[in-house]
Amino acid sequence: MTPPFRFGLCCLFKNEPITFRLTTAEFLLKKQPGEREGILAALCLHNARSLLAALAYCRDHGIGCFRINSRILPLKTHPEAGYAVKDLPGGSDIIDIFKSCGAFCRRHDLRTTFHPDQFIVLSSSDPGIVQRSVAELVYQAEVAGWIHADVINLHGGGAYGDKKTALQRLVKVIRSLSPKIRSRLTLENDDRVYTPADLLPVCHATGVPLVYDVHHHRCLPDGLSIEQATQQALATWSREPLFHLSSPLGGWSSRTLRSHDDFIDPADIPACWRGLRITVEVEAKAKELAVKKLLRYLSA
DNA sequence: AGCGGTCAAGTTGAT
DNA sequence: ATCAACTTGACCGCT
Repeated sequence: MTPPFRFGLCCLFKNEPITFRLTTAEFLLKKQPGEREGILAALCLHNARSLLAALAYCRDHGIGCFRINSRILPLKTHPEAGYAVKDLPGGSDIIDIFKSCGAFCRRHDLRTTFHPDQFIVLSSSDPGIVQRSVAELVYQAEVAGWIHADVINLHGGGAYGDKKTALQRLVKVIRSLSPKIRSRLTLENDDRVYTPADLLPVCHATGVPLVYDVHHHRCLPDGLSIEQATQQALATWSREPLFHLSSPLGGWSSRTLRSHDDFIDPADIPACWRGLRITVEVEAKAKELAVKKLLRYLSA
């Protein structure tokens, strides 16, 4: 019997009453400045407690990894509404809860990751976009430090009609990042611009590992087989490798290949992954139900 | 209480 | 030209 993968649950729960709260900049900025901090503190406190609950759920259900929503600290880097957690009322208590999340992960061998969203683009030729992206990475790396998350996973960003030049800019920006960010940074192949073959040279030039998303690779192939991409991705990791898995909504004959289904079709697990000691983040809309179903399937 | 329009940010490709 | 999709629905304001 092969040990199961460490599966990762992404950001949210389908049925479990564990929620992460947000607000909108429009709403917050309509409030008096003195009132905003209280609103933000309540949201951050709620989210810190929810993270601890999410980690406890993962431990209790054999889920070894949890991906953290980029908006765990809502509007953290917003140009007008942004803030430092320590300046919020009860801010040090909020930070303490995040640190207890980190201790909980150490104690129970849980892994946490971040996946900054689509606005974070390090390959842009617009310095403002890169600067705002780095500011977001600074924020996520701060939380990652509290909770001992070892991954901040990014896509390559835009191509702007010239992948080679865009990737040169990407390498340059990665080399300029602080160790706190760069030591956690990973790159993931996407399903419309950058393939594993595009990103592997960047990984080799910067020491940043490749998060191999086999679904994206199937949507946007590059001449590498799944076996080759798997092997070359594995070789970029000096800690436990992280891969992504999902199934297309309506199956591989559907027209919406890029959309994710509620569950994972076990046939979509590459045969060459069997027996690997890896983390597999499960990108499926049924969230914890999908991970539990996979665990049941693989242990049967 | 329920529901619909909206939400900070970038880029691509379908329509 | 507009707009959905992307790692993810949840919030807010109205009835």
